[in-house]
Amino acid sequence: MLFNLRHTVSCGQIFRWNQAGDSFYVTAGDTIIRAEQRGSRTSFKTSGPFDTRRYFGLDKDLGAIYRSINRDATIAAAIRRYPGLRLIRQEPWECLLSYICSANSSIPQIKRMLTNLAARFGDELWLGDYSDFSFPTPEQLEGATLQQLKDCKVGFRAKFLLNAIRKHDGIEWSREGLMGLDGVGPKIADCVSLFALGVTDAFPIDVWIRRGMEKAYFRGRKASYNDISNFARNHFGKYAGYAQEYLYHFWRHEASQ
DNA sequence: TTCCAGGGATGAC
DNA sequence: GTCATCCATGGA
Repeated sequence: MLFNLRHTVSCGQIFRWNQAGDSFYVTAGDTIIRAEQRGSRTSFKTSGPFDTRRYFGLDKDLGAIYRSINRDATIAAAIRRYPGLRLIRQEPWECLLSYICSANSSIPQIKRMLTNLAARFGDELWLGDYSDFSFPTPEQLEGATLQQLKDCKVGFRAKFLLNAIRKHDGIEWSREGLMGLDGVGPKIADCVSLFALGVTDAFPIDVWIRRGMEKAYFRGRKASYNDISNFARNHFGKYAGYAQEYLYHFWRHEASQ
């Protein structure tokens, strides 16, 4: 099984995780997952019923995906650096709110926002001596006030979260539907499409991907979101979203390696 | 002090 | 359609 736990957990697609020695603790929805990998052996323990195979995307044929996206030297280098990185299948609600929080922020700060929201509105969870809080459901957030959300240090995103909470029953879970929500533009809609809705050719373009794509594929010229997006889907094909994750991880850590 | 971070809304052309 | 500015927050 081609699977690298560390690459998959740490590549930036999820925020609510911690490393303790050889163990990775991930909190997804109302479940804590403890995962350990030695060589090619991976073990999971969860705080409740949970489909780890589906969550970590282990049902996907990663070799076939590599053959599909491996179209040039740049993506080949990224795959070579992070073999076994898989796309995680997130729950749409948690994914949407997480990426609303991601707007114009940094990963450590997004982690803090989500930790604060979970501690304020979620339930306490335990796995062994490790504890965390569940990601709050729409029902748990229903009575939240703007000030309570702001107290979670989400900044200007508080009104966007409140709006999503208020109309959660009417959310249409498609790219266009999500973009109809206040605070959700093409990038966040693409993130939710890729990480939660199974749209494997969604290609979220953040600052790192934009810089890298313009340099590698647009001769250093500025390109619009749609230009990059269209190029990526044509160039990488139906699994362009996997290419995006490898390139994101690759370019974000390029300077420090 | 200023710039930046897994962006998006708004308003001016 | 493109572009500048603003938005909270905290690290560098």
